[in-house]
Amino acid sequence: MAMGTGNTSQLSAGRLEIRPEEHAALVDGRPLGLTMRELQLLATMAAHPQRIMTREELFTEVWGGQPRRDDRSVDVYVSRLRAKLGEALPEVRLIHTHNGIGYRFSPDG
Amino acid sequence: MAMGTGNTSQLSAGRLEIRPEEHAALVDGRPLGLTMRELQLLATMAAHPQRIMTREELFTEVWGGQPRRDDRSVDVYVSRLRAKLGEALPEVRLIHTHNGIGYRFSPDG
DNA sequence: CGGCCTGTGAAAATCCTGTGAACGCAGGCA
DNA sequence: TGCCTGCGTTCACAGGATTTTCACAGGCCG
Repeated sequence: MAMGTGNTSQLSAGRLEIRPEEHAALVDGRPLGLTMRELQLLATMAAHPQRIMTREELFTEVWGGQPRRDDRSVDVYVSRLRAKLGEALPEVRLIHTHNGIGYRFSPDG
Repeated sequence: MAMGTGNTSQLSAGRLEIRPEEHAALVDGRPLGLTMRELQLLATMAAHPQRIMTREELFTEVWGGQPRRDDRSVDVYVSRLRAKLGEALPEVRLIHTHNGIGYRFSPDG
Protein backbone atom coordinates (compact mmCIF):
# COMPACT_ATOMS: atom_id res chain seq x y z
CA MET A 1 0.00 0.00 0.00
CA ALA A 2 1.23 3.41 -0.94
CA MET A 3 2.46 5.71 1.75
CA GLY A 4 2.14 8.95 -0.06
CA THR A 5 -0.41 11.34 1.34
CA GLY A 6 -1.01 10.51 4.93
CA ASN A 7 -3.88 12.82 5.62
CA THR A 8 -6.20 12.05 2.72
CA SER A 9 -9.04 10.00 4.03
CA GLN A 10 -9.36 6.82 2.07
CA LEU A 11 -12.30 4.51 2.32
CA SER A 12 -11.97 0.98 1.02
CA ALA A 13 -14.40 -1.81 0.35
CA GLY A 14 -12.77 -4.71 -1.37
CA ARG A 15 -11.75 -3.61 -4.84
CA LEU A 16 -13.43 -0.26 -4.35
CA GLU A 17 -11.50 2.76 -3.16
CA ILE A 18 -13.03 6.10 -2.37
CA ARG A 19 -10.97 9.24 -2.12
CA PRO A 20 -13.26 12.13 -1.28
CA GLU A 21 -10.38 14.61 -1.29
CA GLU A 22 -9.53 13.68 -4.84
CA HIS A 23 -13.15 13.52 -5.95
CA ALA A 24 -12.60 9.99 -7.09
CA ALA A 25 -13.99 6.50 -6.63
CA LEU A 26 -11.90 3.71 -8.11
CA VAL A 27 -12.39 0.04 -8.88
CA ASP A 28 -9.12 -1.75 -9.52
CA GLY A 29 -7.59 1.67 -10.00
CA ARG A 30 -10.07 2.56 -12.71
CA PRO A 31 -12.28 5.56 -11.91
CA LEU A 32 -16.02 5.12 -11.92
CA GLY A 33 -17.67 8.02 -13.66
CA LEU A 34 -19.45 9.31 -10.61
CA THR A 35 -20.96 12.75 -10.46
CA MET A 36 -20.41 15.03 -7.49
CA ARG A 37 -23.63 14.10 -5.74
CA GLU A 38 -23.16 10.42 -6.35
CA LEU A 39 -19.67 10.55 -4.92
CA GLN A 40 -20.73 12.55 -1.89
CA LEU A 41 -23.49 10.10 -1.18
CA LEU A 42 -21.22 7.09 -1.59
CA ALA A 43 -18.51 8.63 0.57
CA THR A 44 -21.01 9.45 3.29
CA MET A 45 -22.39 5.96 3.42
CA ALA A 46 -18.95 4.35 3.19
CA ALA A 47 -17.79 6.46 6.11
CA HIS A 48 -20.25 4.57 8.29
CA PRO A 49 -19.96 0.94 7.24
CA GLN A 50 -22.68 -1.45 8.39
CA ARG A 51 -24.66 1.37 9.88
CA ILE A 52 -28.23 1.92 8.86
CA MET A 53 -28.52 5.55 7.88
CA THR A 54 -31.88 7.22 7.52
CA ARG A 55 -32.77 9.22 4.44
CA GLU A 56 -32.92 12.32 6.56
CA GLU A 57 -29.45 11.69 7.91
CA LEU A 58 -28.05 11.10 4.44
CA PHE A 59 -29.79 14.13 3.05
CA THR A 60 -28.45 16.35 5.79
CA GLU A 61 -24.90 15.09 5.25
CA VAL A 62 -24.94 15.38 1.48
CA TRP A 63 -27.38 18.12 0.57
CA GLY A 64 -27.42 19.97 3.87
CA GLY A 65 -30.52 21.16 5.66
CA GLN A 66 -33.76 19.30 5.97
CA PRO A 67 -35.32 17.28 3.16
CA ARG A 68 -38.81 18.03 1.96
CA ARG A 69 -41.43 15.84 3.51
CA ASP A 70 -41.78 13.66 0.42
CA ASP A 71 -38.31 14.09 -1.00
CA ARG A 72 -36.99 11.19 -3.06
CA SER A 73 -33.58 12.58 -3.96
CA VAL A 74 -31.72 10.11 -1.78
CA ASP A 75 -33.54 7.19 -3.35
CA VAL A 76 -32.88 8.39 -6.86
CA TYR A 77 -29.19 8.89 -6.24
CA VAL A 78 -28.88 5.54 -4.51
CA SER A 79 -30.40 4.04 -7.62
CA ARG A 80 -27.95 5.83 -9.91
CA LEU A 81 -25.11 4.82 -7.64
CA ARG A 82 -26.15 1.20 -7.66
CA ALA A 83 -26.34 1.21 -11.44
CA LYS A 84 -22.76 2.43 -11.77
CA LEU A 85 -21.42 0.22 -9.00
CA GLY A 86 -23.24 -2.73 -10.48
CA GLU A 87 -21.45 -2.31 -13.78
CA ALA A 88 -18.02 -2.22 -12.20
CA LEU A 89 -18.69 -4.79 -9.47
CA PRO A 90 -21.47 -7.07 -10.68
CA GLU A 91 -21.06 -9.74 -8.00
CA VAL A 92 -21.34 -7.56 -4.93
CA ARG A 93 -24.21 -5.64 -3.43
CA LEU A 94 -22.68 -2.83 -1.45
CA ILE A 95 -25.77 -0.78 -0.69
CA HIS A 96 -28.60 -2.44 1.18
CA THR A 97 -32.11 -1.10 1.62
CA HIS A 98 -33.75 -1.12 5.02
CA ASN A 99 -37.41 -0.71 4.45
CA GLY A 100 -39.05 2.13 6.26
CA ILE A 101 -35.71 3.37 7.53
CA GLY A 102 -32.97 4.04 5.00
CA TYR A 103 -29.82 2.51 3.55
CA ARG A 104 -26.74 0.66 4.73
CA PHE A 105 -23.29 0.33 3.18
CA SER A 106 -21.70 -3.07 3.58
CA PRO A 107 -18.07 -3.37 2.42
CA ASP A 108 -18.34 -7.15 2.10
CA GLY A 109 -21.53 -7.31 0.12
CA MET B 1 -12.96 7.98 19.02
CA ALA B 2 -16.04 8.64 21.09
CA MET B 3 -19.28 6.93 20.35
CA GLY B 4 -21.05 8.92 17.71
CA THR B 5 -24.67 8.68 18.61
CA GLY B 6 -25.52 8.65 22.26
CA ASN B 7 -26.90 5.17 22.68
CA THR B 8 -29.40 5.37 25.44
CA SER B 9 -30.34 1.72 25.37
CA GLN B 10 -28.42 -1.26 24.17
CA LEU B 11 -29.71 -4.75 24.64
CA SER B 12 -27.32 -7.66 24.36
CA ALA B 13 -27.70 -11.40 24.23
CA GLY B 14 -24.45 -13.15 23.52
CA ARG B 15 -23.44 -12.28 19.98
CA LEU B 16 -26.71 -10.47 19.43
CA GLU B 17 -27.01 -6.75 19.96
CA ILE B 18 -30.19 -4.78 19.67
CA ARG B 19 -30.17 -1.04 19.19
CA PRO B 20 -33.70 0.24 18.93
CA GLU B 21 -32.55 3.83 18.42
CA GLU B 22 -30.62 2.83 15.34
CA HIS B 23 -33.33 0.52 14.05
CA ALA B 24 -30.87 -2.32 14.10
CA ALA B 25 -30.32 -5.82 15.43
CA LEU B 26 -26.77 -7.02 14.92
CA VAL B 27 -25.00 -10.36 15.05
CA ASP B 28 -21.24 -9.98 15.18
CA GLY B 29 -21.72 -6.40 14.10
CA ARG B 30 -23.66 -7.36 10.97
CA PRO B 31 -27.27 -6.26 10.86
CA LEU B 32 -29.81 -8.95 10.18
CA GLY B 33 -32.58 -7.82 7.91
CA LEU B 34 -35.43 -7.38 10.32
CA THR B 35 -38.53 -5.48 9.39
CA MET B 36 -39.88 -2.76 11.64
CA ARG B 37 -42.39 -4.99 13.36
CA GLU B 38 -39.93 -7.80 13.83
CA LEU B 39 -37.43 -5.44 15.39
CA GLN B 40 -40.01 -3.86 17.68
CA LEU B 41 -41.12 -7.26 18.87
CA LEU B 42 -37.58 -8.48 19.46
CA ALA B 43 -36.63 -5.30 21.29
CA THR B 44 -39.68 -5.55 23.51
CA MET B 45 -38.98 -9.12 24.49
CA ALA B 46 -35.28 -8.49 24.95
CA ALA B 47 -36.05 -5.56 27.23
CA HIS B 48 -37.51 -8.05 29.70
CA PRO B 49 -35.12 -10.99 29.72
CA GLN B 50 -36.29 -14.23 31.29
CA ARG B 51 -39.73 -12.84 31.82
CA ILE B 52 -42.72 -14.61 30.39
CA MET B 53 -44.71 -12.06 28.48
CA THR B 54 -48.27 -12.70 27.45
CA ARG B 55 -49.43 -12.18 23.90
CA GLU B 56 -51.64 -9.38 25.07
CA GLU B 57 -48.73 -7.67 26.78
CA LEU B 58 -46.56 -8.00 23.68
CA PHE B 59 -49.31 -6.81 21.41
CA THR B 60 -49.93 -3.75 23.53
CA GLU B 61 -46.24 -2.84 23.58
CA VAL B 62 -45.65 -3.36 19.87
CA TRP B 63 -48.92 -2.70 18.09
CA GLY B 64 -50.60 -0.60 20.74
CA GLY B 65 -54.14 -1.06 21.93
CA GLN B 66 -55.88 -4.35 22.54
CA PRO B 67 -55.52 -7.39 20.30
CA ARG B 68 -58.57 -8.99 18.76
CA ARG B 69 -59.81 -11.99 20.69
CA ASP B 70 -58.37 -14.48 18.21
CA ASP B 71 -55.45 -12.41 16.96
CA ARG B 72 -52.42 -14.38 15.80
CA SER B 73 -50.15 -11.49 14.86
CA VAL B 74 -47.78 -12.04 17.77
CA ASP B 75 -47.41 -15.74 16.97
CA VAL B 76 -46.76 -15.07 13.31
CA TYR B 77 -44.13 -12.47 14.02
CA VAL B 78 -42.46 -14.65 16.63
CA SER B 79 -42.26 -17.31 13.96
CA ARG B 80 -40.74 -14.91 11.44
CA LEU B 81 -38.33 -13.69 14.07
CA ARG B 82 -37.25 -17.20 14.98
CA ALA B 83 -36.62 -17.97 11.33
CA LYS B 84 -34.29 -15.02 10.89
CA LEU B 85 -32.57 -15.49 14.24
CA GLY B 86 -32.14 -19.17 13.51
CA GLU B 87 -30.25 -18.39 10.33
CA ALA B 88 -27.84 -16.04 12.04
CA LEU B 89 -27.55 -17.96 15.33
CA PRO B 90 -28.32 -21.61 14.63
CA GLU B 91 -27.03 -22.94 17.94
CA VAL B 92 -29.17 -20.89 20.30
CA ARG B 93 -32.86 -20.72 20.99
CA LEU B 94 -33.57 -17.25 22.25
CA ILE B 95 -37.35 -17.26 22.22
CA HIS B 96 -39.15 -19.86 24.30
CA THR B 97 -42.80 -20.73 24.17
CA HIS B 98 -44.79 -21.02 27.38
CA ASN B 99 -47.90 -22.92 26.63
CA GLY B 100 -51.11 -21.19 27.41
CA ILE B 101 -49.28 -18.05 28.50
CA GLY B 102 -46.94 -16.42 26.01
CA TYR B 103 -43.26 -16.13 25.20
CA ARG B 104 -40.00 -15.64 27.03
CA PHE B 105 -36.71 -14.21 25.83
CA SER B 106 -33.63 -15.94 27.21
CA PRO B 107 -30.28 -14.29 26.39
CA ASP B 108 -28.36 -17.51 27.05
CA GLY B 109 -30.44 -19.85 24.97
C1' DC C 1 -25.25 25.09 -29.15
C1' DG C 2 -24.49 20.50 -27.18
C1' DG C 3 -23.66 17.74 -23.36
C1' DC C 4 -23.92 16.71 -18.65
C1' DC C 5 -25.73 17.17 -13.96
C1' DT C 6 -29.76 17.88 -10.90
C1' DG C 7 -33.99 17.49 -8.80
C1' DT C 8 -38.96 16.34 -9.37
C1' DG C 9 -43.11 13.73 -10.67
C1' DA C 10 -45.10 9.58 -11.58
C1' DA C 11 -45.43 4.71 -13.11
C1' DA C 12 -43.63 0.12 -12.16
C1' DA C 13 -41.73 -3.15 -9.11
C1' DT C 14 -40.97 -4.81 -4.66
C1' DC C 15 -41.62 -5.52 0.14
C1' DC C 16 -44.31 -5.54 4.52
C1' DT C 17 -48.43 -6.55 7.13
C1' DG C 18 -52.17 -8.80 8.96
C1' DT C 19 -55.48 -12.52 8.29
C1' DG C 20 -57.37 -17.06 7.36
C1' DA C 21 -56.50 -21.69 7.12
C1' DA C 22 -53.86 -26.03 7.12
C1' DC C 23 -50.75 -28.66 9.79
C1' DG C 24 -48.49 -30.70 13.78
C1' DC C 25 -47.60 -31.37 18.49
C1' DA C 26 -48.74 -32.14 23.37
C1' DG C 27 -51.70 -33.14 27.06
C1' DG C 28 -55.99 -35.20 28.98
C1' DC C 29 -58.94 -38.96 29.32
C1' DA C 30 -61.24 -43.36 28.62
C1' DT D 1 -52.41 -47.24 24.31
C1' DG D 2 -55.19 -44.64 21.22
C1' DC D 3 -58.26 -40.87 20.32
C1' DC D 4 -59.73 -36.06 21.01
C1' DT D 5 -59.05 -31.46 21.66
C1' DG D 6 -56.77 -27.14 22.24
C1' DC D 7 -52.95 -24.49 21.12
C1' DG D 8 -48.97 -23.12 18.62
C1' DT D 9 -46.52 -22.95 14.11
C1' DT D 10 -46.23 -22.00 9.51
C1' DC D 11 -47.96 -21.21 4.69
C1' DA D 12 -50.32 -18.47 1.30
C1' DC D 13 -52.44 -14.45 -0.10
C1' DA D 14 -54.51 -9.75 -0.78
C1' DG D 15 -54.11 -5.04 0.21
C1' DG D 16 -51.38 -1.39 1.32
C1' DA D 17 -47.15 0.95 1.85
C1' DT D 18 -42.55 1.77 0.21
C1' DT D 19 -38.85 1.69 -3.01
C1' DT D 20 -36.96 1.65 -7.65
C1' DT D 21 -36.69 3.32 -11.98
C1' DC D 22 -37.85 6.16 -15.98
C1' DA D 23 -38.64 10.49 -18.22
C1' DC D 24 -38.25 15.28 -18.36
C1' DA D 25 -37.28 20.31 -17.68
C1' DG D 26 -34.10 23.62 -16.01
C1' DG D 27 -29.42 25.14 -15.19
C1' DC D 28 -24.53 25.33 -15.94
C1' DC D 29 -20.42 25.38 -18.60
C1' DG D 30 -17.25 24.59 -22.34
